Amino acid sequence: MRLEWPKIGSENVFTWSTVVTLFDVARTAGVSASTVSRALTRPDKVAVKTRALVESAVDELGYVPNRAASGLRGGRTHTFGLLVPDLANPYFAAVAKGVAERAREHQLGVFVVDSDEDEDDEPELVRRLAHQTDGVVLCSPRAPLRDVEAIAGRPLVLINNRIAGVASVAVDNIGGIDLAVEHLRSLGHRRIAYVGGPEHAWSDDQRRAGLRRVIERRPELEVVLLGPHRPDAEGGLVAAGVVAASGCTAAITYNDLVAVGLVRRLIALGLRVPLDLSVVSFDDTILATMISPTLTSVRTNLRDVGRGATDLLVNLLDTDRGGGEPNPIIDTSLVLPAELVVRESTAPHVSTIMPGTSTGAAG
Amino acid sequence: MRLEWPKIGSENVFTWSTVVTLFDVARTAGVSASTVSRALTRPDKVAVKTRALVESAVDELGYVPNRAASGLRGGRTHTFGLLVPDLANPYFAAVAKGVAERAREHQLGVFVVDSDEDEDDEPELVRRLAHQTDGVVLCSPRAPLRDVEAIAGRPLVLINNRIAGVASVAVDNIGGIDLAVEHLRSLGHRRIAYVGGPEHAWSDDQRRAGLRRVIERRPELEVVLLGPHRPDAEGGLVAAGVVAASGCTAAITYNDLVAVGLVRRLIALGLRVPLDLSVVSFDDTILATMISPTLTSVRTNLRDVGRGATDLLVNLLDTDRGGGEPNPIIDTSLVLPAELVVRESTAPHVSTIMPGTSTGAAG
DNA sequence: GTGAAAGCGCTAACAT
DNA sequence: ATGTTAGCGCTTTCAC
Repeated sequence: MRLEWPKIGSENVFTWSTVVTLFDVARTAGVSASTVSRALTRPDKVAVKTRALVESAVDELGYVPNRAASGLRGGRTHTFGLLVPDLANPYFAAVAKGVAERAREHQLGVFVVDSDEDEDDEPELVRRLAHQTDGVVLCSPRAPLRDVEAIAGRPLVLINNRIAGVASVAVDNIGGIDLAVEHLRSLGHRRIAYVGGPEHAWSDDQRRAGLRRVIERRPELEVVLLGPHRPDAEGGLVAAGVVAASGCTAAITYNDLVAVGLVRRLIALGLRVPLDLSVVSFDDTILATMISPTLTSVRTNLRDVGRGATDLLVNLLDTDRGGGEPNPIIDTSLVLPAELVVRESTAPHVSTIMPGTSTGAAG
Repeated sequence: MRLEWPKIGSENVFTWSTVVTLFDVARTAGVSASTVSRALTRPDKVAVKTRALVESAVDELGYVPNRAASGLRGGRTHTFGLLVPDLANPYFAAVAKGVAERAREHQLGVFVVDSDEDEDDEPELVRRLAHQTDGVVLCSPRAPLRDVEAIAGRPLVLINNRIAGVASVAVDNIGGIDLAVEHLRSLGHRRIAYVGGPEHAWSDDQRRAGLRRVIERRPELEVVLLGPHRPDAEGGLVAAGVVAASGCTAAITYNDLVAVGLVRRLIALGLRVPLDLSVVSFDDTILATMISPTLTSVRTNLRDVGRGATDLLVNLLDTDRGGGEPNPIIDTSLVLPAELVVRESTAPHVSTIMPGTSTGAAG
């Protein structure tokens, strides 16, 4: 290992002619390689003096451990994989940010793979990811069952999905639905449309289930289930006609994008939001505050979802037996709370029969 | 290596008791390890029969090469790093998607790191990234000079920045400014405000430079340079008063978010967009089509930016001498074209002096 | 508390 | 065209 200071322009720029290895550190510190390794990975197992020696050598040489080598020998790559259906989708991007953030705090590297919403590619991508990492986080998998099979028992955390025996983190869709419905109910709405998302979407299923439970509890309510619809503005545009004709005074949408499309078409149809129709969206992305009227929305801290998934994975990693022993099935399922952000798109229902009964007491 | 089929629930799930190695493949194929290695990395260097043998063994065992090991020995990790200031920012998310996409096509893994806009952390993050990858892509670096120093001559590609001797991909800000200005000019606007972004932002500098060039070419135009402003809706809100008082009939904003804030406050001030003031934004994110009026915007295909950067890096990797030799300085600088998407936020300027002269001929 | 030695899975000479 | 050998940078027994 030797340093060079070639002149580039008028600046000194240094480059390593070869990588600084643990052995180099050992030599400068005047100790053996294994001592350096210990000093770095289990500082308590080394004399304080020696540790100081090693540390200053590390600083002096600018040593950075080689993860590949450490992983090869130690069995841990200190790296995990994150698979998302679409990095450019603000929802997944927020989750990914949380994952990346927490990974950094845990000193883990994270391989990111974008499946581009292709459910058939997914299992193979997962398999490859699993083979070069210590574990994998799957965000909103499109083929969860096949993925779990492909991963062959390696540490795995699911986001926005639930499979028996697999750790997961999810948004509280049922609670979110409750919040949305109760908000609308307290505003006097009795007939509510749900503009659902795409078929087989896990969170859509959850929300429909939540709605079924709500109407059992609140017999005075009527819920009109619509969909499947595309999870974008187009989906909302398409749904608007049916919503307008449904006799509903309020609508809950699969996400912000759907709400945007819905509101736009509704207004084009001559309806006023929220005067004629109140709208509650899901996700509370940046869009919710950017459009007019601003959207009342059900939100969950998505960065926390990513962070939680990472923490769960780290737990799995710590308990992972590694070579061969089946891991204890840690079937931890974290559900992060939903909250309702009330904005301009919801207003009291002005009854056509009895004007003035808008802010009704409990039913 | 042996396989197990433990019963989980009523499903057969298989797990490897130990990882399948290249050696296992060699044994099942009845050849040596190096032959397998060759068959996999340089198929043409191996007899067709042998290759088939190896391939079927690979399939049978479900062998996946261990990148860490291959990197350790071969000097290439087949992995590179991507650093972005904020994954949750749709702009960077789009670039990241392009990078991830192209990386997959090149069969490269990508480590993603989010600097969280912290320019002081950046160089250290870059250094660490560089040490465990074959090269690094830096998207909109906040401390580009220090980053380049930290990377110590390893393969590097810059996105949205330009440093002599370093490969880069950028958006054509100057061309974008030209498009925006010429569009407004052709609509009859003569006095145009530029609502700029944050201080030291590279693309903001570029655009201001572009504006200076434009006014030399078009002496009939007046440009009012505003800012620095925050690159979000708040920035636009703050700028609105000055814009309204500036006597300008059109404004160009640093990005969509600024435009949203600007338009909102302008409307609150009693101005109509585009009737009283036309607005052109930069970036054309999803916001541009979601708000009302929809925004005329300067766009560049950001996924292509990411893809281009990845291709550039792969080129550098291929020419990288590896251990020690200084690399040939490949100072490739890719500039991706900007295009103008005309929407509702721009309209002809109705002259207060001579009504009817809105669609003027060339000056 | 520290050092010596072996070897993780793979590739790159060098033989054959 | 294929096999043999050595060793990448690190961690981990096992001695001392």
